[in-house]
Amino acid sequence: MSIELIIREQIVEAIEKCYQQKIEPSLVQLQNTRKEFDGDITIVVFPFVRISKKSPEQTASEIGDYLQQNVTEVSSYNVVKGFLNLVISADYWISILNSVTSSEKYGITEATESSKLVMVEYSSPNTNKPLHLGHIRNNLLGFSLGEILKANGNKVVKTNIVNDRGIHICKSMYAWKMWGNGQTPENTGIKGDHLVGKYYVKFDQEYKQEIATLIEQGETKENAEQNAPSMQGAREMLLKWEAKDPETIQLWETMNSWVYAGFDVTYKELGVDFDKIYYESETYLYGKDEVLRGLAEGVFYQKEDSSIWADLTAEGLDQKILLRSDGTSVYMTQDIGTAKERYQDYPIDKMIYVVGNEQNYHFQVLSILLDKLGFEFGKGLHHFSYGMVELPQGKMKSREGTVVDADDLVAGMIEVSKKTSEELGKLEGYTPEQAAETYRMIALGALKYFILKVDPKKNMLFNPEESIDFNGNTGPFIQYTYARIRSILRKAADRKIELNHTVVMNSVPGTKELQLIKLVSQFPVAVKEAGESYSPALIANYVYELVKEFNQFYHEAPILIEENEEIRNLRLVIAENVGKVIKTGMKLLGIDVPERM
RNA sequence: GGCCCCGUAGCUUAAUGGAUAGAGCAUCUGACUACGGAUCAGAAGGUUGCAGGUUCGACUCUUGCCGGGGUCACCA
Repeated sequence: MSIELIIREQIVEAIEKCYQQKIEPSLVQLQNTRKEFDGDITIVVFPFVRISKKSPEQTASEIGDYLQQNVTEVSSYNVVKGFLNLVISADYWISILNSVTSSEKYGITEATESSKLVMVEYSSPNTNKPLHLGHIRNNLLGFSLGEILKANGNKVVKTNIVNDRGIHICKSMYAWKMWGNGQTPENTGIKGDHLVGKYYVKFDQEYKQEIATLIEQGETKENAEQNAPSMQGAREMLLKWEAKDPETIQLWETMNSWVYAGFDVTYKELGVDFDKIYYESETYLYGKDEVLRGLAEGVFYQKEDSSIWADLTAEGLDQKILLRSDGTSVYMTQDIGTAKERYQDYPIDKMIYVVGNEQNYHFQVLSILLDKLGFEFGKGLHHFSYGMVELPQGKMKSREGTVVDADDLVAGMIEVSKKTSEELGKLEGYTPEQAAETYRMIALGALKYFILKVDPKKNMLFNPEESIDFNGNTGPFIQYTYARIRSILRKAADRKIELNHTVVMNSVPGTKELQLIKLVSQFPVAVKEAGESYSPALIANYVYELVKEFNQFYHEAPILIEENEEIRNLRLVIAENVGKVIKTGMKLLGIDVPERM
């Protein structure tokens, strides 16, 4: 049983003994004692004052007395205003350290047969352009969320729905057909997704030109937009695609295959993956039956032009179209169908959509509609909503080419990390491949940590002029600390210092040592809270705090040259466990840590 | 206009309703002939957008306002 649980129970008893009242254990507020005060665990006694009918100080003292006498782990206490600070015995912390050492997968709860199955949908790219920084945020959040949920004992299916059809796809197809001159990734050496993206931009440029020309010729803006030849061409292409015209399908498959090859490279670079991929071209017709069923059951209604709608005014929302007057599906229809499909494919207990906050309304409506259609999971689906990544000049727009390209960004950061690393020259003896792998690890560590440490709900500003930092509260700072710990442990082995992993102390450990053990002991709590609140940032903050504390300790206390063997052994075992937690924690963010850097 | 999200130091940000709002960057000062200076110690920097309310206690909950973003398509 954890010390927190014991104390909670004992406080309930203390209050019963001292004040003859039974209280709920949830009334007991435990927190970590702030650094500036003495003690390890703090109890807020204000809630008990009403029961004790005594001053906060006196109440705290009485409870403190009881705990000191009845809980062996509590070695002493002090009272500051309404706060009861408990000092936990060093013996207890040493026993915790030993249990961490012997725990194979510390902080991780493995899934079992009966574990809940969570499906996480993320990434969900369009196949008409390469991935940019906004997609990176999505991919990193989705992947990390999946890892965190796994670490909390869930079965996780990571899924990706690829938007591989529609007018936007036809735009790049049309542009390539018109102006592509037979360019391919092979004959140009351009990465497939970038090549296709080039034609998506080309389309927009030509389209705008045509509109301008038409307006000059006296057309209205609206007419010009409708009648521009390239737009008509793209629309025609979409019709042909839907009619399964062989030539169009052939072009579509070819260009999509270029994009997929490109995406695979980017996904691999980012270290994200999927268990199941859905393609919109296969699922886009799915929801129609459900909508028709809803109409038959009177959940939806039909207008005179035979379009089908949902009335959500009772929920405080608007009318929502579900089938167009020509009988074709809209986005919402597809999502209804896809949701049903997924629940048929997997025994899903929880569905999480990692999608930008611009779609908050969409998912609010989706949840209500599924519920209205009688799907039990409707109410329970969760939209993991995150903010946009903006540039100093505003929103990123692929069409206009004002984006921070994912591949370029990563490549640029690898350059920086390579340069820094070469200056420091710590990688002597590494093969070029090992060194390159380390540069990559650091660059991605910087990028991933930069994005994941921020509250997902917030919009974030990215200034390409100011490159992402490698010092301070950053991924490389954490990686550096890990490398440093590994270095110490290597040297210890070199010097034939044998670690005694079952620490026994005859003297009292220093406060920094105890502080580190305490922090290490809180890792499982951080993992649990991150899982409950779906928050990678919580893990990032925890690891940062641990690392900062370790670096302070490192500067204050000699480890290898410490003459007292007992203390040296303690410090080495702590270092080893801190390293273990850093590695596990960073893994939950999708960040690898190097042996050297 | 309705609804949703955000507003903390110059910048990026942290804080289950709890103690003196905690960090990093940038600025200034210091620390490598001890284990890795991508580090550490220190200085300076805050009316937590504004005004009320609830509470023993509010960055946190609540009401109103101000500022920023999103959304309210027979686009996805």
